[in-house]
Amino acid sequence: MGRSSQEQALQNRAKIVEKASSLFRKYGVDNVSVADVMGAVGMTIGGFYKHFESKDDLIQEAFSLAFRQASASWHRVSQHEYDGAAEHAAAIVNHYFRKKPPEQACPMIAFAPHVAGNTTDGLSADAYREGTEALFKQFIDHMKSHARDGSDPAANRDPQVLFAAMVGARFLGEALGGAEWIRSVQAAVQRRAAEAAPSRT
Amino acid sequence: MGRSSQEQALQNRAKIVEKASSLFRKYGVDNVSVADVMGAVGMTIGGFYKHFESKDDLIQEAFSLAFRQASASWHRVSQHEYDGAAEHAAAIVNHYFRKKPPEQACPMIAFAPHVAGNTTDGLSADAYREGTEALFKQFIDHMKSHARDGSDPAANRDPQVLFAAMVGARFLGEALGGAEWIRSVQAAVQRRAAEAAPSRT
DNA sequence: TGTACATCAGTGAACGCGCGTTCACTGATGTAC
DNA sequence: TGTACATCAGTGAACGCGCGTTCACTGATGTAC
Repeated sequence: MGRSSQEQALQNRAKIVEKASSLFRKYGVDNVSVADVMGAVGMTIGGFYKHFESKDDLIQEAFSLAFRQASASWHRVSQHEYDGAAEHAAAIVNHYFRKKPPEQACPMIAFAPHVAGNTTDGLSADAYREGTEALFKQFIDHMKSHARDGSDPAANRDPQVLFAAMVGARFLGEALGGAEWIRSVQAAVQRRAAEAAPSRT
Repeated sequence: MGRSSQEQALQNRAKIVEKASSLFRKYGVDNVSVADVMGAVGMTIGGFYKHFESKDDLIQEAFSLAFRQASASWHRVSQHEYDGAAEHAAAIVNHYFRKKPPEQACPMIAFAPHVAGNTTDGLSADAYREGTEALFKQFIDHMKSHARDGSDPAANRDPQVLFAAMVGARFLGEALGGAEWIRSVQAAVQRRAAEAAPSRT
């Protein structure tokens, strides 16, 4: 097999990023080699460096894609009509806790090990920080937009705590691999979300 | 240098576990090699396997030590007299968020990457799960013991949410390396803790 | 439109490096007499 | 208590492996005429 067409090459490049994003979310960035990714798209190792400068370059693009997908997924949930911030919060949290295939694991959690500690880990760390902040802002903004009473302090502080609790409960769930006590914690977070900003009747 | 005395050997073994525990918390388990640990205690690689069967064996002991230290640290905070569960919760959360040297990083967060995904990762994964559950139970028990009204549902559910939020906020803090928005989230969790179980007057 | 040539996407072996682990060796420690 | 010997904690080089990256090569694609 010789050279591919420019169009084919671009498609291959996109496939590499997509597969990398899935595999990174499923197994963790540091447990997936460049050869793994290339093998998964049916190519060999050598061609990789025709598309990317380094593994970190690929990681950066894979992060961006994963965060965009997660954001779109949250956005889809928020599209529905909700009766106040609490109902909306419950929907988001339920969606966040719903059992999903490992390729769709939360990027905030799945990619954290790769960037933790390294303040200057290159482009991929930036992509992580941007993506995480974007998801946070999206969560808060949607929550405020569904609030009934803008002056209610609960609408400003509770969502932040809820966000932290949501991520923390899922983070521990991943690490513990289905211990029953953490399921009970997640259930508590879900119930709390449903009461987060009680509607003023 | 030839053989060490039995007593000296036991001390060396303990030093290896202590150094490993510190280094693992500071840099992450997978970023610290056996040679790193041995070098840090002033020994060479070969002697390691006179004390441990494998790196995972060392990891298991290092985990146990770290969780015991964290538990003792929490216990020390809980020793004081508090006026109700809320004051006590605030003290714990404040202590948990206080800036500490990286060798004292939260083991629940620092060791998670090593066990995430691997359901059967050997002894170290068990040590992680046991340690994490122990810290959780300690948190909940201390919280309940300081509650004024045992029938208050907030004393049963809120601590679980608070625990998740506390861990989640710190987890994101580590990964983001001091982004200002996550500081604001942590502050929100601290304020929430101070109101967690309002005393019935 | 057809032809000759340069380009470059993809191949697969190889390199260099760090890691966990093994091994023959050393010599002070522990023990049997 | 003193001596001869076995034990074994610690040494440091070496092994095997997987990784990220490099490289000479291939042959279809793109381009100049």
